[in-house]
Amino acid sequence: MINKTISINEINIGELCAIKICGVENFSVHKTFDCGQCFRFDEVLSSKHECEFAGVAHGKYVSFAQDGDTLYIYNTTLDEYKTIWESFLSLDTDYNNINESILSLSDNKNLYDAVKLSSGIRILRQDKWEALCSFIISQNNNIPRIKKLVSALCYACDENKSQAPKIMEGHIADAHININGSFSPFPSADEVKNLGVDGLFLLKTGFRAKYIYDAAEKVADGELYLDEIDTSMSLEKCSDILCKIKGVGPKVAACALLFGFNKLDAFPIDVWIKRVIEKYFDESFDPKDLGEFAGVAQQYLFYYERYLQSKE
DNA sequence: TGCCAGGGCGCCG
DNA sequence: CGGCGCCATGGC
Repeated sequence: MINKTISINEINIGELCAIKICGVENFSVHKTFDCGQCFRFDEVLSSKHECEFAGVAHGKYVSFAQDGDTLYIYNTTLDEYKTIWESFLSLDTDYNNINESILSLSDNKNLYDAVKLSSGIRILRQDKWEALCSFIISQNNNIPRIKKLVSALCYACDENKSQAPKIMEGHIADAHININGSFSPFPSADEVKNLGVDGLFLLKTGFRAKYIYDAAEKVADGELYLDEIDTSMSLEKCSDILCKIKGVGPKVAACALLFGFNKLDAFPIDVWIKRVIEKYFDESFDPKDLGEFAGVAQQYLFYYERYLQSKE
């Protein structure tokens, strides 16, 4: 349930459009786009706003800026907000309720601190194929390099297409602009398949090339139909389906499900979360104990641990 | 420079 | 089944 004091207005700037949303609660642009869940957004250095991140999602170039509890979205319209960005940002979801649910199920002090520090993160509802493909690329890799590889993949598939720029000056993250001065949408499974294993290897994806190809092939050929995976299915069932892809194991599947399929109980365990579990929880720790929003808790803990590390 | 990274596969006991 | 070496590459 959205706070009733929220208000949304369109702002016309030249031929492009932006919207302004006042009274946004429990939402931080910086934390949401800096917590490692998506790889196609970068901070825009701007004197206009306290914080701004721009990039590509759902086939569009967009910029999210924030001053206090006011959110600005550049390069969009009110209509597009209702059909795309409200759901992308999970602004239709009550995160106070989620936080209370997580904390009601555990009295762990570090989890409490993590919720306090990380609150404001929203689990993005990214495109299913993009999330799956991106997290295959992520394996045994670091976030800066994952972003480079994902960009390289987008550019490689976009070389022969003409994309209307439609990018608002002053709200652009250079890292996501291609050689034509425009942006490249995330490629379809079919386009990725067409690169071939060799083409993917040339992008420096290394041993992941054959994994990316297998996923692209299964999706492009209809052997794997991503839309058949929905939130009504059990986590185990969803995970089993994705794990049929070569190179997809429990962790990559959990990330794809959490960030691309809105499965908020998916709990990815990477090297950071392994350390978190060892340091803050006992032997009997089970993600299921954190309930239906365990994945949100996982993201809080991930952000929390990396934050503490960065302060050392 | 070496260690590490949002892991998973294949093989071995 | 559980453990372990290996896989490409480059960030720090």
